[in-house]
Amino acid sequence: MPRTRGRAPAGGRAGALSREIVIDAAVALLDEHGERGLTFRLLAERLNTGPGALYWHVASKDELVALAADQVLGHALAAPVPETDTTGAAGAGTGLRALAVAVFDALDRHPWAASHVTAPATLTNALRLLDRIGALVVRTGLPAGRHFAVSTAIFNYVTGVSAQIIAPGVISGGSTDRDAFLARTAERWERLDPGDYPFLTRVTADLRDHDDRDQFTTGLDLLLDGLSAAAGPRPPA
Amino acid sequence: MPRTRGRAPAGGRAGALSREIVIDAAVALLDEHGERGLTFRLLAERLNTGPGALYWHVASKDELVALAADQVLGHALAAPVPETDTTGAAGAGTGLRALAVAVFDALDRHPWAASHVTAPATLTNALRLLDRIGALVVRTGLPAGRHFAVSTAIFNYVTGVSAQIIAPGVISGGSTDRDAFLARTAERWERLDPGDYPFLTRVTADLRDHDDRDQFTTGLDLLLDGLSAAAGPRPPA
DNA sequence: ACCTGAACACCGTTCAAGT
DNA sequence: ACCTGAACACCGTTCAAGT
Repeated sequence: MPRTRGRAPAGGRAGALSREIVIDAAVALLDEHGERGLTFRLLAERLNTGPGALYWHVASKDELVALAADQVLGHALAAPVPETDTTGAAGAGTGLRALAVAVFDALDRHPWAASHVTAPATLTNALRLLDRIGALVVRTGLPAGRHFAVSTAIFNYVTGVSAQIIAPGVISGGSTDRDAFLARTAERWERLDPGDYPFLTRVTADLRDHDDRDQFTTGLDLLLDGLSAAAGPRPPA
Repeated sequence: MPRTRGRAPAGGRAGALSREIVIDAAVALLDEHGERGLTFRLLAERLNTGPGALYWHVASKDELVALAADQVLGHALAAPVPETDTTGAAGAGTGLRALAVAVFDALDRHPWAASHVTAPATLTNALRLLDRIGALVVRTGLPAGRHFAVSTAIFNYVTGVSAQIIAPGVISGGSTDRDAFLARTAERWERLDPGDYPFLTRVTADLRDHDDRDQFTTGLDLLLDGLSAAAGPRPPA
């Protein structure tokens, strides 16, 4: 893990490399071509150097992709926290929801990243995300003994379900690709035997029309409802 | 997609290939060496053939891994459904929980598989899983307009969170690896600045001691609690 | 300390040729 | 219809050598 001293020497072309520069370039390449399109040779070419040079800044391609994904997570955490009276137990719930949605949106803009945010958190921004979730869960009034389990559950939901929802369009984004994929899948469901798949054959229209973001919040709200019930079991008026 | 006619010719050695044989061998190899250890050359060698032969049965490595993962999912669905008075709304909840846990356990035994069960479902057993979830959600008494969204939310939780929890030990299983990984991560958390990470630095012991399966059920129960609250909003006695 | 670039040890995939 | 096996077009990674 090299430190980066001063500035890059001069203009843009043949500047000194640094860990950040390599990661930034990787994110750009990942956005353009997806995970398979990221190649050390191509990345080196972009940075006017050879493949070997990159290995002084990152240990492997796995590490580089993980670092790039963590940088994307950072986008979500950098967004200003909406300060809507976020005090007390109720505020904790809305804070958790806003944070979760911000993460989903950030990952949605960089589909390759979602599946590389790992649990338990080890990289800077993943750590910060879990810590922020934890701080909100504490405010919820839940017994201390459950803080870790519940915070991790929310972290796992956010990262795991985002990865699940965002994944398929991996190869070169565009909502058109996604729509086409859903339409194709819906057709597949329509051709199934209603005897074997009584439920699926009845909901093909829902699949075709559904919105990914709504899908994410549906489960999230269920989970947060369960949480608020556990935190303060007073029935709704 | 070739059909498979009669039996394999004779003993074991140089039998005819079939799609199932290729997938079975892939699962075995995946269990032994993980996703990176699965190679068409190695797989072909095991099957006493050349790499090219495999391409008559599967279109690509991606397809093969997806098919192998779907076969693992099948293990979970083949398990006998515990018929514990599973009628009515309450029964639906316990049925969903049992199904979800069965899937988690199956994936836990084949860690490479978890991240390859995709949403929306396209392969046989993933389709069956979602259909089963859907049938249980219907019994929940939820309005029909929400059946699809809620069923998918549960499917996404089960597959996405399982992938998130199971993933790290990818390279050659063994709970020892997993424990060592958790211990190493806990140490990392301990070295963090409590000023920057007030929550994480307080829960390192929980990370070290936690059980993956409990972690899975914690979020699952939260979600199912939210579901039962939405289905029949009568407060607990 | 940091970069170069050739070389190593692989990959997935294709395809003419066989049976 | 199904299999063979050589060949193509790549990969990630290493490392002696440079500055």
